[in-house]
Amino acid sequence: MLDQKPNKTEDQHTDLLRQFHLRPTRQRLALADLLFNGPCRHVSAEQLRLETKNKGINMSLATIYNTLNQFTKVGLLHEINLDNNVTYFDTNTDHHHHFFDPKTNKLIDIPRDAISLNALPDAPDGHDVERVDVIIRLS
Amino acid sequence: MLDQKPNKTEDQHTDLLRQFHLRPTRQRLALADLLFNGPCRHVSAEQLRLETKNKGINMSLATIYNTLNQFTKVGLLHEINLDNNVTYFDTNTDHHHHFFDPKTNKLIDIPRDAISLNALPDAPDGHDVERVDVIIRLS
DNA sequence: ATAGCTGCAAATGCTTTGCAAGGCC
DNA sequence: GGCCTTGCAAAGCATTTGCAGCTAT
Repeated sequence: MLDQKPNKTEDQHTDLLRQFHLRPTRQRLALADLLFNGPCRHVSAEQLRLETKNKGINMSLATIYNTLNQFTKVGLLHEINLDNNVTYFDTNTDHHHHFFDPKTNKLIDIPRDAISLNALPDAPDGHDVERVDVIIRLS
Repeated sequence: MLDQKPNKTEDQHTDLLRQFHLRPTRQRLALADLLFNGPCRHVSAEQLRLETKNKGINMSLATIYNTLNQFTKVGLLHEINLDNNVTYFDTNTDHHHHFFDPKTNKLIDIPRDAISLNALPDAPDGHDVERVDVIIRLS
């Protein structure tokens, strides 16, 4: 009965951050709210700055970068780089693939098993395969 | 008998540039020489600046960028962006794939038919598939 | 209390642009 | 000669860093 929705998700994010040994500060909770509530997202730091600004949350761009990098380091986010030399952060950290529309710089997720990769070549010399990324560029 | 090697490749590059309506200036010929003589390469503007400098060729970094962008526009090069937000230029403009070693930022070509992509999902709404890039990240 | 965060501003690194001077046709 | 190209310096972005002040535990 005391389980009110607004507090519930906030509490969930508090727990989430604690799990990764990140203090649940106001700024981190605000970003977690924007990133991990709705469906999966692909966002840049600048986009998040606008979103926090529109919600009346005061947060410097440096803190947004620092926070996104921390989230990435602990595995809450995944980094993607495209043509325009802007870093995008993917809230879907599962192994999966992407459509990319160069006109809008938008990414669309493709589930991992929607693409079957056969006959992958062996990794060279002393290396192992860490991940395979497929990017289907649209026109 | 008059067909001396040094002049021959230079002439070839002169012709190449003319084909693409680019004037064969000293700087463009120097870059064409570095890029299109040996095996396929993946280079950044900064790498080429060092190489021209070491060869005693005087060339500003801005001109290197401008030239690489022109070469890319006409299809002599292909642009690749990786984690470090540095633009690399690939002298292999055929449809092919890459190993990527994040430690050294080095790329290794994979021939197109060394990877078989089955069951590619359809492109969304009004889009077509322009290209499929596979990046095998090494560790 | 203290270790960790944040904000600001400045610095950094890559890339592009404006403009005067030089080179190709 | 005229237009294209170059060089330099400055500007432009995205991102990181240093440090003083603030906050969570």
